[in-house]
Amino acid sequence: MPAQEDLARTHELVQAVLGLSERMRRHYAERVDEFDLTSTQAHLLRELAPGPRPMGELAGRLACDASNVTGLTDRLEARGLVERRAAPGDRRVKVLALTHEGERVQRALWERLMTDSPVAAGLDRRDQQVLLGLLQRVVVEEARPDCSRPPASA
Amino acid sequence: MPAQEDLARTHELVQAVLGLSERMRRHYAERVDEFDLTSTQAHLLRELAPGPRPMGELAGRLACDASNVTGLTDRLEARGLVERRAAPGDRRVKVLALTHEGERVQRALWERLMTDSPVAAGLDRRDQQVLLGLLQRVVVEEARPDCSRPPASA
DNA sequence: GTCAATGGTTGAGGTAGTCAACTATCTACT
DNA sequence: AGTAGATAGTTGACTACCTCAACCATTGAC
Repeated sequence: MPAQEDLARTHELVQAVLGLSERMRRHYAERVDEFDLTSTQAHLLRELAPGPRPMGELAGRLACDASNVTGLTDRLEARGLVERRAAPGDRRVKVLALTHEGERVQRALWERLMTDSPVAAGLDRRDQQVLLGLLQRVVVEEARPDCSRPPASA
Repeated sequence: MPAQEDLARTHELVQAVLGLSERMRRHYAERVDEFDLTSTQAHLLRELAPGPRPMGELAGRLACDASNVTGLTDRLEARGLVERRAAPGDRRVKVLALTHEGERVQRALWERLMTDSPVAAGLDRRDQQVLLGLLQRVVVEEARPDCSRPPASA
């Protein structure tokens, strides 16, 4: 068993992924900033794109405390991008939904993210295909239930 | 030109990368938390691994304001992981260096990050090799000058 | 020797995040 | 029905991160 070699490759691999992650994070933050949003706010909007969600569920998806979602929501609601609605059947839960404006912004932001991505440049079609296949296997592997959804290109 | 198809693939690809990034971010944050560090603090330690650096340069590498580095440094210095040193030749600049303890923590953290990575699992050797090749091409492409370095496995 | 540029710090202010305590509601059980 | 306990969200206190503007100290050039 070439354990030495394996270790070195893993090392390099993790490093490459860390590099790419950092790069994407930066890219994401910059794009999102053009819309006067923070990364977290954008993340929340994106979770809302497929449809309204109870706040508690959002806390789960963002992997953060419920109280954090409260604050996040306050700010987004103040800007009219999101609204709290009553949930039918349980008066405790508040369901978060995109407003029209919120939907518009969400869609525009996603569009913007798509146009110039560091990943798309630098690889030809064939390689993109291969990369996609590999990434999907990595990402799907032990992923949280239902956390990666299409952006509701409605 | 199959523009429609290309668009869809790019769409999926960006999504996959975003997913992986999110996943790595989470993973990174959790590991780093085991050492009572934040992601940013870990990032700074890592930049210091190859050797001492002037604070201004660090601000550049972390892509943040200089004043932010001051605060970051204050906290890390209070914990004895890092120290400010005078720079020979220019009494304005302060050079940041890992203490012995800081070096120990940095190394241990990196070791920890290596051991279980979401990327390593889920792919066999051959695929890891392919993925590495692709990622390196993506990351190297128009990367910031000198931002991705080996972790000084000294 | 003065003056502008540079490196770092300070202070104000905003977002993100946690935790503990609290309110309102729901559910289950008697 | 009535109470006890779980659950959803909010509030308040606190920390970290981050930016901007104002501010020293030093440097370098003229």
